[in-house]
Amino acid sequence: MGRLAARRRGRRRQQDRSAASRRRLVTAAAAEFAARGFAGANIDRIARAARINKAMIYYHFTSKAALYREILRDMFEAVAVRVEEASRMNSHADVKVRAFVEAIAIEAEARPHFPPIWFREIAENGTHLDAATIVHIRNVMTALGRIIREGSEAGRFHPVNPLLVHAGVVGPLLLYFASAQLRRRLEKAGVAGAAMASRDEVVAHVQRLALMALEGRRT
Amino acid sequence: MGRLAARRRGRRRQQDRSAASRRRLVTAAAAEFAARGFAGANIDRIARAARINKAMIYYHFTSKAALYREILRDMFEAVAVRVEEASRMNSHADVKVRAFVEAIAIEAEARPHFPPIWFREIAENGTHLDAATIVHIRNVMTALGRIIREGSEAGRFHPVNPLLVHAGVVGPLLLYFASAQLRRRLEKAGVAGAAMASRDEVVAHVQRLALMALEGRRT
DNA sequence: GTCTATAAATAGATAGAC
DNA sequence: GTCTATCTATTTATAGAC
Repeated sequence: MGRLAARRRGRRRQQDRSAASRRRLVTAAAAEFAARGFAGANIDRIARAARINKAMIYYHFTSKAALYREILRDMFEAVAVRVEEASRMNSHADVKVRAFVEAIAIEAEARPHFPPIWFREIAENGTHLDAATIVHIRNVMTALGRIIREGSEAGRFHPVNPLLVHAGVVGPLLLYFASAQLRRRLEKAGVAGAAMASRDEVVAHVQRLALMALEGRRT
Repeated sequence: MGRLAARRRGRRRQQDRSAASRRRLVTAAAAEFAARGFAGANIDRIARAARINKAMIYYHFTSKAALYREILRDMFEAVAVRVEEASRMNSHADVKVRAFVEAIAIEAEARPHFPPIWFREIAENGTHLDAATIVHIRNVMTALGRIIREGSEAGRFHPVNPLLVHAGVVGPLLLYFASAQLRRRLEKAGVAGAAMASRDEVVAHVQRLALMALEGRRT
């Protein structure tokens, strides 16, 4: 084994370490932004949580805002990918609606920072959304619209406004997942039943709501 | 008219002015906290928007946090009062469910800062909720529980978990009202239909969802 | 790539005159 | 009750050594 190969192996080890610490950075930052918001998040605290030096954050990202925007982009890309998968399944529209609900729930669990950060971004009128992120959001809405149109063309659904269906699905799910900690606190503070619903119950309930809204008789 | 009476009138005028500027302060602060969050809110900016001196904020409130907590308290008190009214109406449970949905919607419109601030507080795990506010939240949950119990004792409703009904109602409504500005932005940025739902459509949709969940056949 | 030290700006809070 | 001026702490960001 020549000296060149050894040097290459060394470089690779460094790259791995660097990539790993970058991942730790992004994970720690996501948690911090979720818990404290963009303004409340603290670069020092993120560095400490990620076990890297503060200056390294500025080596990987040009600013706190750029770091935050990358997290937003990743988040919505993941949601869009999963939702589009659901919309392209080889099954009937009602199965796709269930899968759409599951997709949101799965992402909310896989990335616990997703519900709180999305809540905050809504409250902030989307100040930090860049063009790429907006495309992901559009793809989510388009996929849902496709499912509903398909169902109503097949005579299974009423042609309900996709925005209403979206609010009826995403609203309850985000509220449930984002409020997990708060509801435990409220329960301890005497708000009976605040913590009393399982993930599966909630998903099933929301699936039922969505399907009743789409299939049920008009009132 | 004696000098004493004139002095009293003078004091009264000052009190009115003071009360008015205090109201302007709270209004401006609510808007600032809604748009930027607790950490992002800026005392100078609040003072400017309220057309009062920065030092006056600390004359009326001991700290930024105390100002924020008062806004939270007022907000939840107003919601609790309106929801309890709905739960004590002299009508059948289904009418009360509709009234519960209306109550949330009316508060969300009367206090536009309510949906974004509540979203942020959820994301922050209720860090700023004091005991009085928690009581108001409990009252909201209790009132909803009462409506559902009454309906199921009358054989009109299935005994659905109130937390599920709450999420199914409050989630969509808050999402709709909190995201109004963002949805307009998205619509302009090419997300078709993002802004396309009226207040009345949304309220009617959520009422229908809630009643179907409570009255409908089990799936 | 990694670290220490520090610049530079921002923002919550208060002292003290009127 | 109201204002100006200011103190102090926090925090983003960078310069520069290794």
